[in-house]
Amino acid sequence: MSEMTATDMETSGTARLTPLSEYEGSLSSRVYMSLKDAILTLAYEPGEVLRKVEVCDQLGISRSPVSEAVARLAAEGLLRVMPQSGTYVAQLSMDEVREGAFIREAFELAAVEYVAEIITDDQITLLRRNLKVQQGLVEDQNIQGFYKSDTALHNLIMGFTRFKRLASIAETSWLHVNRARQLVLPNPRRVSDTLDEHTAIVDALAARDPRAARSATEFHLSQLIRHLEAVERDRPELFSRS
Amino acid sequence: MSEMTATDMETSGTARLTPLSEYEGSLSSRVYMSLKDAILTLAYEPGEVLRKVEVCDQLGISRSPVSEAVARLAAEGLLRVMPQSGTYVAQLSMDEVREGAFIREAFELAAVEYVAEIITDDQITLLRRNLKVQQGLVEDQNIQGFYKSDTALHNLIMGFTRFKRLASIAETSWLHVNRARQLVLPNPRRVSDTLDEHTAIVDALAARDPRAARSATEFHLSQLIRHLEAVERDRPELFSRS
DNA sequence: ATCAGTATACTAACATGTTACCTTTCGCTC
DNA sequence: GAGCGAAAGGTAACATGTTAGTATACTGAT
Repeated sequence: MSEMTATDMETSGTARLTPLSEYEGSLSSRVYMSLKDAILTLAYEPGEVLRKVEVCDQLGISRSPVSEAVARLAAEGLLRVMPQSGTYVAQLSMDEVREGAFIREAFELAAVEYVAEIITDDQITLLRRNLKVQQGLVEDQNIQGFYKSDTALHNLIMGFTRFKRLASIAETSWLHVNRARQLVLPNPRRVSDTLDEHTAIVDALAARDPRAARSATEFHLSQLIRHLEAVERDRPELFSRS
Repeated sequence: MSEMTATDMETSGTARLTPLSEYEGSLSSRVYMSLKDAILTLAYEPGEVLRKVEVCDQLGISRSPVSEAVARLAAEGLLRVMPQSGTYVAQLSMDEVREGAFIREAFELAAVEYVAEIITDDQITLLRRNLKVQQGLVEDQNIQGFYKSDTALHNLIMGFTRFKRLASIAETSWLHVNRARQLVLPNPRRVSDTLDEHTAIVDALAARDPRAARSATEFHLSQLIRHLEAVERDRPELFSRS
């Protein structure tokens, strides 16, 4: 078998983790965020082994905070821990993606229906402002920015429920969908369609019409899922067989 | 101030945790389950400090598995960790209860609607069998058993979605609701009404009618929430002010 | 008595040492 | 050469030692 040179070993393990100084909070939560970013951007490849000691060395810390971070990521399904054996980066799984989408849909439909009944004028203004930003980003073809603004819109609506845990669970469920989404080229047509769908949702909320808000959201998410299933068809090799 | 005798200190800390031998799995997950049971049954009182070392001593283990269990419980909102200071059992909070109910409702409605479309004859048989058991328990006035069977029915339906995470998130969200429910006396009338509501849900699923299943579930959960709000009215002192 | 400052005791967070289990490999047998 | 079993290496899990931050109790001055 081919042997690794010392140089290979050094380079292969470096610079994949964002330095902890970029984040704030306790050591273990910073490790968590750094690892999570690396996994979601596919800097750690699906299926790859995760060596705790390597992470410790690279970050210059001990095993305790790394273990805690790993435990959290395993609970979210981004890592798979084999007891007494090893830790692996989770494979992409269309099952996980579908489940994430299902949960997200359940939350978002319930949230939007509820929010339509309690939304304030100020909150409607916030939504319209977000849409304006999105419009600008579409015109500038700034797709990266558009995704961010997209996420912000959904979080805004979730936040209006004033439920604290809701948004965080939705985000966790959505992780697997987003990781898969890294693999598809952004499509300008889809982006502008998305803006239209967002506008429809906001209009329904502004009209304080729960049923319209629900069906607009339903349509929006169905388009998204249709899109993701296309990814599975195009790149089946990236997913673990179910 | 009144001083505690040595005897007081000993007895106050004992026998509140179920021995780890009752559970299986890794040490830390057994600690997690033992602590969780104690919190949910209110053996650990809301607001009380949780002394890790006390837990370690009582279970005869070291701090590592306890710390991991505490972290998980804190993530679920059953414990509150004050960094470098102390860990406290979470107060009952009607906000948490409402959020838990909201999430549960979102999940259950989505699940039941989905399951109505894919349910098999075997699965319908399982549901009917569960109903039969419930009927027997109602007749025997076995309310404890009825609650268990109730939970089993909901889990059964969740399981039919074949989504793995769904049931576990729903259960976690439901924890706060259940903890509050410990405080209300079981009402025989409500129990038999519940059975009727369950029957309506199962009938709708058996008829493979998503909309009927949805509205039957909606009604069932609305009754439950109405009931919980009555608890808040009757025993407001048990909840942390929002 | 009240308040400021300080010392102390306690805790979670972090570091490090140890154990037990799993996996793979290597040598032995047939 | 194929199949099996022992042994070694590597890992997560667990135990224990250390650090640093927080809250409380104490001291002394006003």
